[in-house]
Amino acid sequence: MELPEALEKIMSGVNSGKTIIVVGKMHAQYVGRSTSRLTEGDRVLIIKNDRSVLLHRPTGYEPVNWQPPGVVINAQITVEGLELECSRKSPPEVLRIVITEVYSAEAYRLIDKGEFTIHAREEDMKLAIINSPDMIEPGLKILETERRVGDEYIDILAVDSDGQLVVIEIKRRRGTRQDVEQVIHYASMVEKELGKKTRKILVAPSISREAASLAMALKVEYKCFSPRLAYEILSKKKGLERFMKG
Amino acid sequence: MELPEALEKIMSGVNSGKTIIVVGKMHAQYVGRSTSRLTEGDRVLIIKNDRSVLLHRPTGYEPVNWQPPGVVINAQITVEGLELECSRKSPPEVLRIVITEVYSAEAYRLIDKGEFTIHAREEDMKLAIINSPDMIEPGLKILETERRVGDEYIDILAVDSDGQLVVIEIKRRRGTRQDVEQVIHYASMVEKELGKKTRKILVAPSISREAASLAMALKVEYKCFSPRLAYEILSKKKGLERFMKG
DNA sequence: AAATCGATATCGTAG
DNA sequence: CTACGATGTCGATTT
Repeated sequence: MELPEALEKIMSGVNSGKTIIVVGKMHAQYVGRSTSRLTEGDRVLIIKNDRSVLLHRPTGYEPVNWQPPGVVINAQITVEGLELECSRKSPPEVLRIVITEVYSAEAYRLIDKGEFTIHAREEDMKLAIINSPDMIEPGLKILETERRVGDEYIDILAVDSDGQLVVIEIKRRRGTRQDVEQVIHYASMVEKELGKKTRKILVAPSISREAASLAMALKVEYKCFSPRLAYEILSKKKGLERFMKG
Repeated sequence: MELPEALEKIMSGVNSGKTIIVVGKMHAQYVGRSTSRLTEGDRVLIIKNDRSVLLHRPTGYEPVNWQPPGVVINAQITVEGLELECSRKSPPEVLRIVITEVYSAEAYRLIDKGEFTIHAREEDMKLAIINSPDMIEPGLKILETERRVGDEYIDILAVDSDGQLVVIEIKRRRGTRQDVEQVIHYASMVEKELGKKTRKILVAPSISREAASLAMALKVEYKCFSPRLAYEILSKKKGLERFMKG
């Protein structure tokens, strides 16, 4: 496709809120929060309905260059080629893309009212524990979730069968040394605020060797629990509730 | 475009290492590290040369669903539509995409040998400080960078004009409370290992109010320095070197 | 394979 | 706007 035709497609698409896909040979430059330069090669450029801009190489998950939604787009033909300037004010940053050859340029009116639901998040692990605290430890009673201490939130504050406070930190991924430090930090704030000693439990699907030895040293307990198991427990419970209603 | 024609384009493209772009109405399901469900809507599906899979909604930076490079792709026409199954073994996960309507489906042989260079990273800030330590504080001398303590790395270990050890932590973005805690943590490990007191400095372009007050309380000093300034300093130095050579 | 850390991280949420 | 934590974070590097 010729550059002027592509320019017309891009700008009329941008102005009417379409999603534009350009495949071609391009190079790019970014100046803003960082600074980068990309020399010529075959790329896929996507300008979405919300005027976010993605420049993809033919490999990998991440765009090599991009701009977030709501960017201001200017385009013109120069001696270099079809030059797109994508800029915004806060933070001040500019992505300049020069297209030298166009293999394809199309604009689509895309309407997406689909719903996206995700399960097996940290939130689901929390819900499963609230529903079945005995899973963590027999006799455990939940006192509060998301208790605010300073500017931070403690995942779960509970009390064990001996009446001692328990600070619980949940991670959906393998527990790290820093996660152990986080629960220690939360517990120390609770202890300072309430003037009571606490037990500390890190709940995660697995734990790194370093985190395990640090936990041992700092008297942080570890309880194995996975997001997948949490999802299954919640599904079962939901299924049961449906059955009870029905 | 009819579904069988799209199926043919997709599979022959996948088998010959092309990049495939499909625009159409689709829904998707993911099971693996998490679990998600996306109901029908207009989407852009990209299968790259390296068999990474991206499913984009018409808004936002991130793909709503994806698979990393090297995934195994199977496709067939079912009663539901054109069904793509993208799976891998480690970790075990499957992304199932059902295309019910195809607006466009094309395969491109994309060759990208371009170079990507980035500046104004945290690494550049470190290099600038190594080149001009006086910028941080007159008389500062760099002892080590990336010093390993346990399993972690300290950005810069230096000594001030009074001969006292200085632990420096660099951030390219606004400093947070956690960054202050990190430099404290590193310093305590150094103090334990070397048996000497240290000064602690957080270098960042700005600092949050909470981080500033925590830094004050914990005797962590803050020095303002930005990635952009680091890049300018390094560019100037490089220009000077070129001038000296030429 | 495991662990750590940086990133133009992005994104949502709360205040 | 700022601040903070979650993410199927990804990706690079080192052991």
